[in-house]
Amino acid sequence: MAKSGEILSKLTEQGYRITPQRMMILDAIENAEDHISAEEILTLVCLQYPNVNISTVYRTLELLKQLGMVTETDFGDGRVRYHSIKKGRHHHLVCQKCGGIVDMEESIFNPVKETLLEQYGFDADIHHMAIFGYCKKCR
Amino acid sequence: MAKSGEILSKLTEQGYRITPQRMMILDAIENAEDHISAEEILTLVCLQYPNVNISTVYRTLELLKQLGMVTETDFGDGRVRYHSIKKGRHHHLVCQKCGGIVDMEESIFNPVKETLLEQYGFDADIHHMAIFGYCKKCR
DNA sequence: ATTATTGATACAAGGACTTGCAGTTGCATA
DNA sequence: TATGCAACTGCAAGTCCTTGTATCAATAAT
Ligand SMILES: [Zn+2]
Ligand SMILES: [Zn+2]
Ligand SMILES: [Zn+2]
Ligand SMILES: [Zn+2]
Repeated sequence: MAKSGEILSKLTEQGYRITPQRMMILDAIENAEDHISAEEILTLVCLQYPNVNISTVYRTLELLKQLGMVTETDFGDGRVRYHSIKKGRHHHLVCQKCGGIVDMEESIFNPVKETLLEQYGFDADIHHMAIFGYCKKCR
Repeated sequence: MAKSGEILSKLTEQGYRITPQRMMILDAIENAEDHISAEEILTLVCLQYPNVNISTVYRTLELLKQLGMVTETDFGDGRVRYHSIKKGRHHHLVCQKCGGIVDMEESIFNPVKETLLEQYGFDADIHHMAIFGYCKKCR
């Protein structure tokens, strides 16, 4: 399990700078109880330092995604949510009727990933997906 | 293979109306060469009747999605694209480096769908997905 | 130390949808 | 034909996110 320190050194290694904004944003994601939205991150960060802009949040999230530290998922409610890779890998099942969301183990896509590699030579990047459908009691 | 007539009668069956706007929008999607965006649909429709609004296009697309006549896919270029189910079911592999997009057979998710049904009782709605990753020559 | 260079930020404007609403259209019953 | 009702549309405003730009900060070169 990577520590925040590792993430920050990974930034410097690649020529990125460690700024107070980035530290606060990363902190907000890692300490979040649940999957967190950009607006929620901004609110938390602004408690510490009120002049941070939402565009900085989005740009930092883009950076953390590229570095593989954070995943982005659309649960279908009009805003995207973020999750630290440190807090475990998984996917979600989202019921289109009752709105229920349940966790799903990451290994479920292994057969698909293998097939894609064999048949298409494609290295699929399947992380923290939201699969839509109907749950047991709604279908 | 469903004809447009069937789609239109499916609308009336469920209490929806067949309006000129809806007919033109459906026509644009079904006659499109490729996966088409809302803005492109609007442009085509406005050639016939110039006063159609983009919100009508989006509302009609939402309706056609609900009826299972049209799929919506985000290829990661900032706008969502639509595809008529009449023109065949498939998924796509999108390379995050070269941007290449290749078709993929629909059956690839069958093992996942079966597992979800058995283990979670979840009826997954997996249609016209875009899977991101790296293609043979880019990885 | 001083200057150049590059990176990062805040702000504002823009793009892709979505939503609220008032007005219109089409259908049903009388 | 008139009246009521529900579906639909266009318009405008709003939301979420992205992008251009001038300014500011940190590192590198002089
Ligand atoms: Zn999750
Ligand atoms: Zn449900
Ligand atoms: Zn397709
Ligand atoms: Zn490629």
